[in-house]
Amino acid sequence: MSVSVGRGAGRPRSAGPRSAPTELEGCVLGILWERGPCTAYAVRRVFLDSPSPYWSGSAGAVYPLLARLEERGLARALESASGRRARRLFALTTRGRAGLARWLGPPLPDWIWGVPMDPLRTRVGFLGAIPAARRRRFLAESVRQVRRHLESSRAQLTGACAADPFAELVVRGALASLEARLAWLGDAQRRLGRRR
Amino acid sequence: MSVSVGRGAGRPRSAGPRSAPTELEGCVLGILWERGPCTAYAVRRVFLDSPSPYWSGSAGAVYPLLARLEERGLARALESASGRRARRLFALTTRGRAGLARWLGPPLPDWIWGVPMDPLRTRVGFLGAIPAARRRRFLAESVRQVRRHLESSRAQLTGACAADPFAELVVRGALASLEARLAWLGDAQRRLGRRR
DNA sequence: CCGCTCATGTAACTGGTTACATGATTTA
DNA sequence: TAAATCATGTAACCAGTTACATGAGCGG
Repeated sequence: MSVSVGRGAGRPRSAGPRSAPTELEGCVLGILWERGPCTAYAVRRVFLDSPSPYWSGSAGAVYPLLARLEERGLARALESASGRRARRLFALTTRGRAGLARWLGPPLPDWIWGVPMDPLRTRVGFLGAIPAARRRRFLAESVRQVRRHLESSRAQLTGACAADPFAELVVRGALASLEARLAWLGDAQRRLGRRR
Repeated sequence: MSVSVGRGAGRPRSAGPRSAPTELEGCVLGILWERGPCTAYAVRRVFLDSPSPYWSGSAGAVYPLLARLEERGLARALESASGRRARRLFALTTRGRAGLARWLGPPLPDWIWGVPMDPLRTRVGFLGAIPAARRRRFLAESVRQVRRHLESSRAQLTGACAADPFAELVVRGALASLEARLAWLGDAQRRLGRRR
């Protein structure tokens, strides 16, 4: 039964100031850089308002994260009073700037360049488990929904982001990935036989 | 200081047998379906051998997950002896089959259809934080690395997967997403000015 | 006999999540 | 003045991760 006699294990991992930032941390460094000093709440708002669902912008993620950045010396908190009310503005330090640049790379770990994860693609691999009719429903519904997201991304492109060329590129990237997905779904429909 | 008087919170979430499976759980259900009864180690191998980096196939993930599936009645363990050695073969139950079908959808939660997360794209949004020369290096390196992954995916396509049309579609999907990324990176290079 | 793969786990930790509590300020 | 938003957190939980421990069976 594998009694595990010894004193147990667990990785050290240490979270030392030298360890590479997570994706969310890098992202927050970027936000601090482009917005300048702002409150944790403002950082949350960026995620809350963005249509991307990868991060919720939950307080439970953002507040501890900012505290982490502070104790690693990547950000510092300026106690600022707006009116009577105290607010903590987080600003990027020089080390924070450097950390952002390092996170941006190169060099970058290899998984960054690899095929991004796609929940739709994973599912298609197991489509053999459901009858052909349901398979067709799956693909048809996917086409419809992806198309819907595509349209809302296109609306974003024509919007405000034309100001910042990098923000525009991000939207274009999202667009490109959705278009590729749509084309691939169409291909799947043809290959699996749209009718019958 | 927000003392949080009450008896604390935390979501119930409950992990009841009715709750939707995670992506990894759905994936494992799929593996159990397509391979038939197999050991936890065999399930791990699938992730270990696959080039996708989203899941490590670590024992610490797979063994508890299979135990979870078992206690939810989605899989059952067959005690089997190969030679003198005892092995636990996990097999999909009828409920497991149904769970797989439900995970495959439709219906599916909306985030499934949305823009998949891309660590490269996130970084491009903050490329303004580094000097133009480094920006070009970033893009050139990205093109090189993505191209490399593209080639290895193409090699996979010509390989064994031609047997299963769904596995082939998965590879084609990966290919499509890498090609779209590459084209987008080229576009980025043009827009940001390849030279100067 | 050595080392490799097969095989089964466990322990510590981590970076997220939801859900709550609290209160000031602004706006309808 | 009621409701929304701004603002700051905490507690419980969860599904992963790395790293270890253990041992059978097999090919050289």
